Amino acid sequence: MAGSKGVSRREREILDSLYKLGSGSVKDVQEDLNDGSNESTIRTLLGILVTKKKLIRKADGLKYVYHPAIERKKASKLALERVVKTFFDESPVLAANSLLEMGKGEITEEEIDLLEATIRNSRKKTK
Amino acid sequence: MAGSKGVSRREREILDSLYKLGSGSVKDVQEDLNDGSNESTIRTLLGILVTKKKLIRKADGLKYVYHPAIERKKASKLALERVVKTFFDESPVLAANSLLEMGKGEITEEEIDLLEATIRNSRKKTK
DNA sequence: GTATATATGTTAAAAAATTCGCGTAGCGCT
DNA sequence: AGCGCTACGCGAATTTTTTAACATATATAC
Repeated sequence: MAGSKGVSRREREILDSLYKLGSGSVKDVQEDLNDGSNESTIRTLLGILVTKKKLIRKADGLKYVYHPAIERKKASKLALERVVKTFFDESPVLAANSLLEMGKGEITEEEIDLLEATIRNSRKKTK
Repeated sequence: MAGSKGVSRREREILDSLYKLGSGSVKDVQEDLNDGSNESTIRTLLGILVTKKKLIRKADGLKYVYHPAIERKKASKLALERVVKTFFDESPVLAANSLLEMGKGEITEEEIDLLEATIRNSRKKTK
């Protein structure tokens, strides 16, 4: 998802988990995945992802904590671009619209204000 | 992306290609991928995806045309949900907002009308 | 100091994915 | 019928992915 080339399915699962968590240890990931994966297995995968520069490893007391190498915001952009390209004929607006429909009946006033502001800001300038 | 479980990386690439194309033959996919893949390879992968019920195969004169088994709209929803869950703390609105920022300065009046309508429709009812 | 618990790295091997060569079949043309 | 062209799919070799056992290290408790 984040520069997803050269990342296997399992690797991506772990990467996604870390994006969800922000960062985490082997055990954090293991818990989040919540399939029966052996800790050892996850450690191996995390190691591979570090080698592939998808993750950064920092010492935290006794253990290591893994952080996505590409910051969340950037990664999310890439992920969205991919979806837009695949399913929405390159139109971010159509994709956004679809997302809004997903949240139907659940959008608060504050959220609406946010959206309105962004829309005003995004209006095409060329008259 | 569309019920992406059990789909390998290469398989997903091909699936995505077909979602982009709508449908296509072996050669269509080969062209769209535009890496040096052998036609034979792609045919094999397409076959696997048919077996896995991700694609449907229809005869079209001499050749076959492949169609995604899950309709585009539904698949796009699943893809978006995945991104929302991974990167936007389950908030479709935040994701939509990010998409709108992507289109900055490129949004037409028509598009704005569409968005406004959807937003009005999505407003939370509970006063 | 020794045992226990937590974490890590190495390495091997099983399983899955990926790639194609090659043989076959239908079609149109001469 | 014989040839060339286009497509298809089987089978097998190769590479990648995935899994986990085992050995090692460091801190904590007794």
